Amino acid sequence: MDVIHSKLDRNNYRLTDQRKAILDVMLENQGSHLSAEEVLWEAKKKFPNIGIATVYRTLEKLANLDILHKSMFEGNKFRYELAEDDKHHHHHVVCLNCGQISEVSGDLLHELESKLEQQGYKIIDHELKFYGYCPACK
Amino acid sequence: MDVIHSKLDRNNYRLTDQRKAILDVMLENQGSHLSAEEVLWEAKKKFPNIGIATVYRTLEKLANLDILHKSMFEGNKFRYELAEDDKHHHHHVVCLNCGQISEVSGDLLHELESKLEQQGYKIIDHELKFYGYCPACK
DNA sequence: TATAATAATGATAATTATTATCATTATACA
DNA sequence: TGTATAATGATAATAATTATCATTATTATA
Repeated sequence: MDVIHSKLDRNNYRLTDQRKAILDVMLENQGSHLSAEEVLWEAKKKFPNIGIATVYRTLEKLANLDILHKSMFEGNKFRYELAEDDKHHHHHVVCLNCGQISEVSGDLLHELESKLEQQGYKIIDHELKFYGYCPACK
Repeated sequence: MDVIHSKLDRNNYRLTDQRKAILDVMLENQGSHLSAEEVLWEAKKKFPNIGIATVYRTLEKLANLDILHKSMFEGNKFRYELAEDDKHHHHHVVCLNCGQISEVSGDLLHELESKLEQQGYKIIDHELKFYGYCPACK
């Protein structure tokens, strides 16, 4: 939480009540992947007349600061989750049937895959993306 | 190409001129990731009054048959590329600066990462998703 | 402290990608 | 040939996200 505060400070972002409400929602829902609308309804419990625009703006800002991680699994909408400190790895298992998203950790692709199968998953496919800069842009 | 035809036959999909145009576009653009709109404009060169709805319907069908791979990198829109035969692995490098998407092949996460760095990339982040069925649904 | 400059907000309009609808056309098949 | 069905194109509808803008809150400064 201190890390978050200092990141906000460093970037001259005011910690308004609305932003505090959104951060609290994310902190209370570690591990789950919330859509902007879901965040809105949860945040409304803490700050009833918060607007959807503020939610979008705040989520975007927090994602840019690596406080949140933004990803898309299905359904044409982005989902946000609290990023683990300094971890830039996001390994997920998405169930094609129920849509449940679980976290995975580990290093080797096949090692991971067989570990998951040992845990009872049936792996059909996987997707790996690297983000960075290409030689021309670096 | 025969593989594609037999897949379509097997599922009772007619190979109309419009679908042929779309498939040709995808075959001519192997390795690049086209949005539905980009496919539309390319397909119009071959079949001028093809409609956007047909493009969306066809891309969706072809993706369901694993003829195309559907993915999203940024910009809130899906992109499609020809799937390599029976390969269910999609490794991409997305340049955060120019948006260029390149293919990667290999097995080990860190091995890949260091190989990419050797090739001149600067890797900031990566994302790995497994698709399958969880123990409860399997 | 008073005031000016700036940041943040909420309401809502605008945009954009995608999906649904529906009348028309093309195709397969009896 | 006639009939059932599939596919299409135009376009309306939907849904997520972004932009606009007047208002409010906060900070900096005189």
